[in-house]
Amino acid sequence: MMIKHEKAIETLRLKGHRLTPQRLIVLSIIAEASGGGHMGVDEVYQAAKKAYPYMDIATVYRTLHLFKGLGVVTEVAIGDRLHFELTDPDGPHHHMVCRACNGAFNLSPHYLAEFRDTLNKEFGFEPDLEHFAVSGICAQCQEADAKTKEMKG
Amino acid sequence: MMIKHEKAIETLRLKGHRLTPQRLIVLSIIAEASGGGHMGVDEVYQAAKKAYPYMDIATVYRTLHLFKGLGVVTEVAIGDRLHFELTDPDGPHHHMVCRACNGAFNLSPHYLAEFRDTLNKEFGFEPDLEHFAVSGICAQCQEADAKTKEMKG
DNA sequence: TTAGTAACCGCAAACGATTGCAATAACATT
DNA sequence: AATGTTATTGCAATCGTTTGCGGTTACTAA
Repeated sequence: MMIKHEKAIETLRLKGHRLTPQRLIVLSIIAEASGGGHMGVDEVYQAAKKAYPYMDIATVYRTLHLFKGLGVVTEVAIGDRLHFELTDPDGPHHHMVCRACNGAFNLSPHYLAEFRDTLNKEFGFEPDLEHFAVSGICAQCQEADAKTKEMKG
Repeated sequence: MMIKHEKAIETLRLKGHRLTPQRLIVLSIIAEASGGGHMGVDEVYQAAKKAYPYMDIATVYRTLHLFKGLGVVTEVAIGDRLHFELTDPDGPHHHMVCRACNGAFNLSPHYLAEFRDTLNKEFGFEPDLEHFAVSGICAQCQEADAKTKEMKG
């Protein structure tokens, strides 16, 4: 965690971006939460405000977008809200997000590679699948749902 | 077109929804545009206001969501904007949307079937792929982009 | 045809997210 | 350490979308 954090700061410096307290705070918040998964923007904002009361939500958005552009964090659209996490050094991965329990599961890019290939070959279309969340319903919630229906029926 | 239109009205009636002028107008606008593709919400709103000056954008949104719930129209998220089209009676299809030219291309569900199968078998996860748009860059824009880079280099 | 009921509408406020702008502060240079 | 440059910030306005509310209107039943 600390290590990733340092590396991200290095990336900022190398690309000529300024090391503002706001950026360092947002970064450390995301870093601390990562491993635990994604953080909603407002979660980040609330945490950041505790460390730095003048923090503005616009700054949080701008900072997260900057980090995203640098590859430091990964944006995941969950439902219609944006979530962010430290970019996984083991390479990109996708997410399956359950619309019932809102749980997020990692999905290796391998499962999308074939799909990308097909789109490329058939249509010459290059899809953006880097940071990609598939909405759906997970195994557990399907079971729970089935049980509920049993009771009713 | 006229036929779909009528069928949609029938659906409204059967499910106990009221046939308000606003709904009929929105429906006919979408119906006229369909075949040509999706319509942005504001496009629908502007067209509707011409026919019915009191039309409110909130009503357009509510109407489109109602239609979506009834399966009469299909929602397609293009970039971060919502688009709608009459539901294709030939079954659902997906879209490829070019982030450069904003063009939308239909994509048969066949291309996603395999992906769904894999997610099902490997994770027991049931993805929502009914109305699904893949963002990316189309063949034409890739060419144009390549040409631009040639000039610069 | 009229009256009653609830669905529906227009309006305005609110949501999450983005952007313009003037003030500020991080960094390079001295 | 003091200075100048300009990226970055906080604020407020704005965007697209959703929602609460009181008045209106489509439908039902007499």
